This record gives sequence, C-alpha cells and structure tokens, in this order.
Amino acid sequence: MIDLRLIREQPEQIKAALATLDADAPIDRILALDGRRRALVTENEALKAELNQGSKSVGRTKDAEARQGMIVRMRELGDRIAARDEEVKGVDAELHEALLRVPNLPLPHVPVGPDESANVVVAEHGAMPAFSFPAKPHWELAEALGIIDFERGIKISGSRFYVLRGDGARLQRALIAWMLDLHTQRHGYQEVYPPYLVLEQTLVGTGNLPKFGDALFRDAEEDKWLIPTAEVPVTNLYREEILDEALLPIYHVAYTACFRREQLSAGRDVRGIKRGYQFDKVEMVKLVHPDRSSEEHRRLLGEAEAVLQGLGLTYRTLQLCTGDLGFSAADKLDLETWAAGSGEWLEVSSCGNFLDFQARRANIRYRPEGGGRPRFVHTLNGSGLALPRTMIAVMEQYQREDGTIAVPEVLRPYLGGQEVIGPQPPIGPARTG
RNA sequence: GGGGAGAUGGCGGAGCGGCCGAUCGCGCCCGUCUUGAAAACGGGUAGGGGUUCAUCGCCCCUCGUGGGUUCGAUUCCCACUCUCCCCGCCA
Repeated sequence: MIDLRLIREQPEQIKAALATLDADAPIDRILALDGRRRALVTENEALKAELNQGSKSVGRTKDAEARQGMIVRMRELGDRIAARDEEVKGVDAELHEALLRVPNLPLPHVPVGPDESANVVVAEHGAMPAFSFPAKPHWELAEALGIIDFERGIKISGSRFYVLRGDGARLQRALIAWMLDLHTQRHGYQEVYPPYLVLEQTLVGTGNLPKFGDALFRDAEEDKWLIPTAEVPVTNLYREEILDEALLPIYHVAYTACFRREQLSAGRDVRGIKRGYQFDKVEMVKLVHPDRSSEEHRRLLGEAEAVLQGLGLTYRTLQLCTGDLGFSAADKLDLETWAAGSGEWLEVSSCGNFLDFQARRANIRYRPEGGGRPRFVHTLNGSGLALPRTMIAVMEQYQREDGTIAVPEVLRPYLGGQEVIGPQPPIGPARTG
C-alpha cells in the first residue's frame, strides 16, 4: 500500500502517476475519508481525555452525593464517546479497504505504456540456436520419449495437468536442486521451505488480496489459500516484525509448487506445459534497506540470469512498461528464454522491486542502527527460475536430430553423470474402457 | 477428536477494579569512576495514532484477538485464536 501521507500531501502527482497504470484508484474518496477520520478522531480524543480525567476524580471523591453526580455525567459522556467510536471504526475500515486497492506507483524511469506491447527489450544474450533439422516443440519430443504423460495427467486431474515420468521427472528435480545450490552457495541465499497453504492476511501482505482472489485456489470451509508463488509465504515470514538493521539484507530462496486459478481461454497456450494450474518454481526473495533496493534489484536480475547462463540458454531481458507492472511492483524486469521448437519467447523470471509497498501492507520494519523510529524495509523478488518453462527451453534448445535431448553440463552431476535423455522404458499409451 | 494448563514490555517474571503503559531481575544504551576494560553507582530503554512546518510537549489507543459488565478493567464475564502437557487417531 502506498503512504497515506503522500496521498494527502500531493494528491495530484499521485493521480498522474496512477493514470499511467490504467488503475481506477479512488484518490478523492480516500482524501475525503482521511479528512473525516482525522476530524472525528481529534474530536473524540478530547472527549476521552475528559472522561479519563473525570473517572480518576471519581475515585478521589469522598462525598457520596457529589460522587453520584459525577458518575451520572461520566456515564453520559461515555455513551457519546461509544457512539463516535463506532463511527470512527466505520470510516477507518472504509479508508483501509480503499487503500488496499490502490496499486503501487511506478519508479520514474519505467517507460509509460498501456500493456506488454510497450515493454522494452533491453538486452539479448546468446545466439539463436540453429538446427540442421526441423526443431520440434517440446510436447512432441516429450511425448515421443515418454518423459511427459499428458493423457494420464488430464485423466486424473482434468485439462492443463500433466505427469512427468522417468527422466522427465528426474530432469526437473535436477534443475531444482542445481538452482537451489547455485543461489545458496554462490549468491548468499538461505533456503527455506514454507507452507503451501496460507491465511488471507498473508495474501493481503503481498498484494494478492483483496483484489485478485479470483486467481487463487482456496479451501472452501477454512481460511486457507493455496499459494500462487513462494513470494507470498516467504515475504510474509517477517510480517508484523521489527528487525535489527544489522540483519539486513535478508536473502531467501525457496522451492515450492505454485497454484493459479487462471481463466485459461480455450485455444491459447493449450499445448505442452507452458501454462497450467499447478507449476513448480524456485523463487528468490529479498528484504533490504530502503536505500539499497535499486542496487539489489539489479543484482537480483543478475542472479536469475546466472541460471540461464549456467544452463547455456539463449534469453533476453525486458524492461516492463507501466501498464504491465502488475499491482504491487514499482519496477519490473522480465527474463525470457527462447523455445526453439515452438518458436516463441517464454517468460521464465520476473524480477520485481516493490519498494515499501508490501512492507507497509505486511508491516515489516527495521530498527535503524542508531535507534529511532522503525522504518519499512523494501522487498524484492524474482523467479530463479520457473520450472516448466525452463524445462521447455532445455528440451527444445538441447534437442537432437534423433529426438533425444542432451543434458546441460551443469545438470549432469545431479543425474548421476547422464549426458542424454533418451526414450523411457515403454508403458504404452493410455487405453481406457 | 477428548481432557487439563497458560498467553503481560527484547527475555524472565509480578500485578487488592481506580495511585498500572505496567514493581522487579536480566539484556541493551548513555553517563560517573578507570590508562583501558570489568565491577560499582546514576539515568534511560515498547508500538501505533492525533495535534505541530518540525522538535519539545500535550492527548488518545494497545497487557493474545474480539465483544460484554462498570463512571473506570491488566485485574470480572463470554467467544475466538495460539502455545504447552496427557489420551485417541495418523503419513
């Protein structure tokens, strides 16, 4: 959430910035609620001070008659205060609710644009892979090798689910283990393994709620939601805490499954494993000193890039425009790798700088070294990387003419030295009925 | 799921319905003393909000959370959440 004081003091600048996001933020309503709330609070607090003083003198008054009179007056005063308190509570709740729906403001250097078409390619790495044979899309390769079973995935869980099998499952596991080792051993991250089910408040902290509940799976009877990304539980680890400044920066990396209830339109991204309701991801999360978030953002991007470079994958870097930033980020850089067989760029990482937007929602602060009031930390996160699409890139960029797939050098130690993924022992096609 | 105990400041641990935002101990910070340090001694040490240009100050709220009783609740009543112990069930 953005600072209420900022809205109060420079509403026009805020409105102008929000306009670049195509957001329907009710700034005028917030200003009205804020003014009303402060007037009510000031007034009511004066009455409370009077009541507190009065109640104390009741205790000191010995004369029974005078005492009775005071008690009657205090009772009336108390009733008035209670009524106003109700009013304050109502206005306060409305104000808070409205603030939670205001998106973060973009940093000044973020290009203005309506949607992803205005994103800017800022760098390209690696040559476009050239094959001496027609490159196949991963669903053909994987099906032929028997490393992904699409039919049985759909049978047990419905459309958009698949089953990794044999070396397919092992390849993903190798990728996960290697990525975690890379970030923990080379980039200074501490690994965490968080719950996949979280409370509503946790999702409010990262900005997923209250606005985007329709993209989430949840338990119908309890307040338990499936995480759409590890960012949610990991960022919220320090919710409602005041950290020592010396503890910053905090770097965490987590491997989790992710669950997203996307309204997947028929005919788009239907083939293969590019998009589904469940996918795995290795996620990096940083909590840092507010003066350092820009620098940490650049480093975060580099750490995600190190995964692609280690795997030897061709990729490019995109600076997202205002219209594609999402709700919580003030700045975002995406990494896309090339799906050589299906012929498209795949987003495998999205590195966001959230400034104090999430910290304010989740109330994550630090105590400055020399003492003083607690301040909000800045939060950042980025995938390092999303598994299905990394799998796609590996399969399609490392495919060979005979339909087998070479194993990237760095993964071989994780696969017992195996250099090639070939056909799996036959199980046969699914025959139902 | 059944039974019992508990939830107070960074930690430990008190708290007759008014003098308690809270005794005390530890920790931490600042002084005095010391060549320096320790010890000793003195002082200070929660968060949020309102008022203020800001500081100081003043005021309001917070003793797990939410309600209730009362002129007044950390203290009484109810509900919920969480923690610990015992029994049952279980990967």
